[in-house]
Amino acid sequence: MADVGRTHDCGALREGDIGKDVVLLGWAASVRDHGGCVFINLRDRYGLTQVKADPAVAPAVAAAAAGVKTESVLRVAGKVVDRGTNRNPKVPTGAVEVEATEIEVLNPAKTLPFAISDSVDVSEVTRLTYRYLDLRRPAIQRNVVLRSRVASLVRNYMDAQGFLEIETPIMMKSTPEGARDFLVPSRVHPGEFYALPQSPQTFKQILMVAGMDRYYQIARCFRDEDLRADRQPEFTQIDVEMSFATPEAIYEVTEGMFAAVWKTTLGIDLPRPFPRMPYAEAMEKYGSDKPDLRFDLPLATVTDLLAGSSFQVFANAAAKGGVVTAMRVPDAESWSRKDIDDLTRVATENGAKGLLWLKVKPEEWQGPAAKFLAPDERTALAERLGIAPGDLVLVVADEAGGKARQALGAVRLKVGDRLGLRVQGCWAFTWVTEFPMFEWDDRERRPTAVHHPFTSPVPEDLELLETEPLRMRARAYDLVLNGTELGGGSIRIHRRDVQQRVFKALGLSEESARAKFGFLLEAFECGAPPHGGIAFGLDRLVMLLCGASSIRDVIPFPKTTSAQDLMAGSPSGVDPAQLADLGLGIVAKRPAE
RNA sequence: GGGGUGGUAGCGCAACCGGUUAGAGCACCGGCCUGUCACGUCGGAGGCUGCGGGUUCGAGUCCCGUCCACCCCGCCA
Repeated sequence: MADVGRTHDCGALREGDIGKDVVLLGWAASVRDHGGCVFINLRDRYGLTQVKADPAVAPAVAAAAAGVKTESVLRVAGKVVDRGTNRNPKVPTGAVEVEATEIEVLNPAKTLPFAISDSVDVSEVTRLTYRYLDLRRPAIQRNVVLRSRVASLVRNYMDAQGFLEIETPIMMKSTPEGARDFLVPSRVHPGEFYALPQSPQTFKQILMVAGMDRYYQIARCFRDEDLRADRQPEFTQIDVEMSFATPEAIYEVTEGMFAAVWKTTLGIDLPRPFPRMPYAEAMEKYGSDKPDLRFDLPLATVTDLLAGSSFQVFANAAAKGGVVTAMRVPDAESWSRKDIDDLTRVATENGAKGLLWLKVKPEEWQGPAAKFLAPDERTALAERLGIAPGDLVLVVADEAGGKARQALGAVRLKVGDRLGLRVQGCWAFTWVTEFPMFEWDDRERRPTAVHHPFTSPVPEDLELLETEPLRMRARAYDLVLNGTELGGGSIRIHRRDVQQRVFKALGLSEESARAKFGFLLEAFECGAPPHGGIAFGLDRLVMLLCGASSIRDVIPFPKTTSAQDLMAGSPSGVDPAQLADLGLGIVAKRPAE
């Protein structure tokens, strides 16, 4: 039987298989030697099956089994037998075991750096250094499987909707705007570079001009910026573009896609259509363009109520065109000094000068600002915020209104954590719409695109382009889930004259625009259909689906926060001859190792 | 670039106010054990306390620097 391959995987055998001769291949997850009988749990991606080596049946096999080291790869041949009264209800195959007649060690494992188990805590350094071991853990394998299923569902859905999956270049042209590019030197053209795509944006627009009508791609994207729990330098987007698209058409298509994914992977029917919220409302009520709507507790603007306050912090913010924003936390007047200090830290980390608080006791209000609040101010505050006895009221004031709201928005999330309101298994989707077209960049001293430079303005705002660009609204939209930006898109500009005016507003000279995007501008003069699209972060999507706290847990081979691959050891120095071929020399302070 | 948390045995951790020979668990090695299922049990081995300096009679512990990991801000059209 030595030449017989695998007859079943390690998760397959059930009561109905009793009596069959089988061959299993897998890893020895545990070896339990009782001095006579030896039990081995054989594991593969599909499950776990217990193998028994009984000296009364096959003494040599039992002896061999006793010497098997954990995580060795085994070939086990034997008969499926009933476990009788010794069944293990914790595993699907627990009714049966394989009584081994042969055990062959295909490859012995040395003692591993850590145990392959979901219950053993291992530091991320160790996990990433030995990623092939980490990926053996059932919990991580589930994530990999889920990711594969989601990608497959997306392809099936998009295909059914008439979209074409079209590849775009990985080596493309470096463009201004947006994130720092990863550059690839050209050997054929020394001193010149390709750039890895931050997204396939221009190419998918070109595909619309080419008449492809409906495009999608599960596309790898690269951005050379600092990392976070939900940001990696290379990540995967579900990239979509449609000709003759309206925002409604794009909402329809993508809501259908998410509904299909949720239905198939979680068995959940997502209510549709997803709610929508203008950007301005999101900022005012949640202090964020990606509000977590799993819980309410909104912020309220109270600048007008406190403009005449004797408390200078409020009066100053109001006088200088800023904002006073407040939120109530029900039944929280008993929160400790430390609780409030924690919230204050969050506020200051997010740009606030401080966090003011009021404890609403039945007989009085307490807190650093309480004594400055006139009776009518209290009444007005209580009315606008819906204050009830027992509430904790949190207030941030700042001359820069956006800063105040952003800071209190961050505090709101912390409060949600503290109250246990940011629960898994609750899916609060929302579209955020009517984004501004531009925002002011202090460093560059010019407007920059909030979405990207190809985004169409709301038509009636176009006339503001040369006069008050910062007041323009864009035909852009983000999809937000539980406070995470899952993706965003826009209706694009499809006319050369409009695109050139937008470039100009962004401070891009005509010749520079031609040098960087000449091909796109010319394409727009050759019969470009109106078009629009959207792109979703596949990593974040899968992260949320499987309840992971970092996208590193859903990317098979992620990088650390310093953008290194601990397993492979990248980035690394290269041979001087390689540099010479490329016409490159190293001038950095830290030479190649 | 900035702020925070951490780095001690193969692994995850402990070590009080700076004070004996840096501990226990898991893993590992050896013995015993025929129904375990993260088997049990008896014994053993295992340490440059991230790295470099400093303070001190004495440093895992205090100070300075540095490296690494993670979280956050900036940044991420």
